[in-house]
Amino acid sequence: MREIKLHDTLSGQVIPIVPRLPGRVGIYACGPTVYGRIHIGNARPFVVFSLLKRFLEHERYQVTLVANITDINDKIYAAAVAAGKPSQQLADEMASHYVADTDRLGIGRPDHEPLASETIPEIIALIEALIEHGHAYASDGDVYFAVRSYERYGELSHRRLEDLDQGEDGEGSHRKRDPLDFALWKRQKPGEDSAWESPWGPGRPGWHIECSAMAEKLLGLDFEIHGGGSDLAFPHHENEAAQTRAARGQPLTRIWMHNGMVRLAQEKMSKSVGNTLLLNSALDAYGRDALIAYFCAGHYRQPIEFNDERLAAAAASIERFRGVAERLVPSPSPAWSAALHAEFFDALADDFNTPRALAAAFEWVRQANRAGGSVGDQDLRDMLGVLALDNLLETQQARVGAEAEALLRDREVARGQGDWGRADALRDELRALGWEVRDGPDGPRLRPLS
RNA sequence: GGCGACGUGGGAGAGCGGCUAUCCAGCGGCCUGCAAAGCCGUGUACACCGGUUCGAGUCCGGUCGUCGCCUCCA
Repeated sequence: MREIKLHDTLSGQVIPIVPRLPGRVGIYACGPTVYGRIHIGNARPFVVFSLLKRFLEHERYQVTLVANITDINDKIYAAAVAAGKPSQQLADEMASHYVADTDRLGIGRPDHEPLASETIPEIIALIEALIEHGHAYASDGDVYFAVRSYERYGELSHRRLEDLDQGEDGEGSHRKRDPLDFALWKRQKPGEDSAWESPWGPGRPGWHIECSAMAEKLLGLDFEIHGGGSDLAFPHHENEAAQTRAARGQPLTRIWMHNGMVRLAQEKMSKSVGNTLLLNSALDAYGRDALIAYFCAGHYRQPIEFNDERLAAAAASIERFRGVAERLVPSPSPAWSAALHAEFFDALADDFNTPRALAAAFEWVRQANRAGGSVGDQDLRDMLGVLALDNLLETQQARVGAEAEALLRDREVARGQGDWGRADALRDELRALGWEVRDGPDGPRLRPLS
């Protein structure tokens, strides 16, 4: 169990994970709002935090990963109206799509995936605590957090109140005492087809409060890691941090971990910009192996550009793992492997540096190829397993059809006779059937073209 | 305008004050009937200008550029 460090947005530093209970780590990662199918940008935090969990478990930590699903939201109401169906039905459908789409990644599921709609009692209790402590006030059916009552507001996203734009808000602003205040509870408005009873009348929770409530419910306070996209740092996470600390007198979390944005055509991929590519489509187009390799090719905090070239490069790079598979045998790895194995996990322990870790894995492949003969797979399998890429090492026992077998036999005959023209023609035919011929010292082998 | 991040060889992408990252592509070689795969070798890379230092992509200051947040957003 090595010391693991992560970048913390609050302190701006890379700091060690210090569990409340030895060996246990709780992670809360903000998930999507389900008013449409998720895109690649939404998939990044899912991948980052799922793989982080796998790594922590590899290091023998007992991990609880919570990734919420926001199923109550203005955009859901709007999308439901457009789709002509009840908002909860739309949210249910999209939540199912979200689970199915992310399942296709094959990197495991979070331990808990709470819904806002299931957490209403806890949300109301938290709001009541805020009102009691003088950090929130009810106003004509709404409840707002009084930002100026909380002296630490802005500390997470490193901004001062006076630096915030305070332009005129939309509707409801006249119910706020201060333009900076944000809604904890919103009264039901005409056209909204769902509402929950509360001490302030029928309505629904604001966006930020649900995460404070769900995180506390499932992980307690002052838990180890809270994550999400960097675009959530302000105002979402700032507000979460403020709510919990103002209500409970304890920090929400110990480390704030933010992943960089996925970009499309030099611009942040987002539903509001409209430049999205659905995860589902990307999985169809490139496959989960390439997609995971793509995400791991860059450090999680850096922005990454999404395009065909990058995905093709990711797909090409993992061919090296497939290529070494046939010389692997199930047994401990040679002595030279130890240093690379250690470097791989040291890299992950150092702010989850997946590109550095991958470099060690590639170096391992080179050493194995250089060594020649059979090589014990244990260490490489251990490394790739953490990234959920160990499947690349399964030798593809794709069934060679009788037709291909015959062609290969004919080609060997032709080669034996020195009839290179015919041999090459047969190789082309095999290629047309989807097989690549590789002549080796033990005779020819067929590999499926990928 | 405010706050922050980043700018590395043809492309991607790590990196530490002094040592070959790695992947894709190119070039040369080995191997091969020819290929493929693999291996070996190869590219005066660190936006620009100053400064600190015996020595700086690696620290400090400035300039330019890109991006993110400041409103819903992973």
